[in-house]
Amino acid sequence: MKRGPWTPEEDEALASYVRLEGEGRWRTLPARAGLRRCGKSCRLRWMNYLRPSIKRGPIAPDEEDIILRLHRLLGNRWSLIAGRIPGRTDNEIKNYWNTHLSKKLIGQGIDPRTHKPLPSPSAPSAVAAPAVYVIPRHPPRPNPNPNPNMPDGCWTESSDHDQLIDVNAEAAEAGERLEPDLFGVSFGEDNIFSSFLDSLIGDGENDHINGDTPPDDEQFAFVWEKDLEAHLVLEDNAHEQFTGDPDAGI
DNA sequence: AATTTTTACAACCGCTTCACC
DNA sequence: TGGTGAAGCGGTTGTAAAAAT
Repeated sequence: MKRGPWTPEEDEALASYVRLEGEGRWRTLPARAGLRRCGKSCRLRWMNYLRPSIKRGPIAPDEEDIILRLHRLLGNRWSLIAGRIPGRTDNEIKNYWNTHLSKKLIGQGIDPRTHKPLPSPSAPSAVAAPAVYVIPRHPPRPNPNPNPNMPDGCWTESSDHDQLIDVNAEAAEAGERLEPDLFGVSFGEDNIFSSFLDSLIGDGENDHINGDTPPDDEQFAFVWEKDLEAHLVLEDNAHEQFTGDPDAGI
């Protein structure tokens, strides 16, 4: 069984076989394709390198922005994040995060795991953030009857984004003190994104991610897209509110 | 120019989830 | 309901290239 970097000949053998026979049955694929690799290695090579839909080249600034935002929402859920960036693989996103973005955030005094300011006695940003944040109690809910003509199709008629809460007040009730959060979001057990994340990952309906959207799930995918877009807008608004800078990046 | 160190990313490993029986 | 195999996921490692010494 061969290991290590793939040769162009192996790539060609794998790619032509998958093009002919389709993906799947990875365990038996190497024998059928005449490769001395394990099925797992073949699958990984196809998924991360050979698939025609994979985008080559450096990560663009807008892609980087999405990665940062989604990582703040989702954490190290690389496949979910990659599912939002066409042509990029979870491995690529993960590598880019570990080699570029985490260092970039640290350089900005931000903890890449929590997206909160790193503890530093001389870091004014950690104390400049307001003690009370206003965030929506509920994330946007998918509209059961989305109207494609409405740009805000993910919101229910009685929109939840007007329902605001005082995070510290709730934390005080729970007997805890929230740390100032530069971006106005908190990842507690009952945070604002919990049900939203459930909608992403909790019921197995996230198969549309990574391009697996079945045709009859298009409506769900549409709602999901709008849902996330609305969240990103909310984040921008919240961030602007805390910093006073509408153009401030993450 | 030679050597060492750092960086970037491809590939691997172990675990979990899911589907099927 | 438990067993099994396939596939997916995220953390980690290996290695080639680039940068630094």
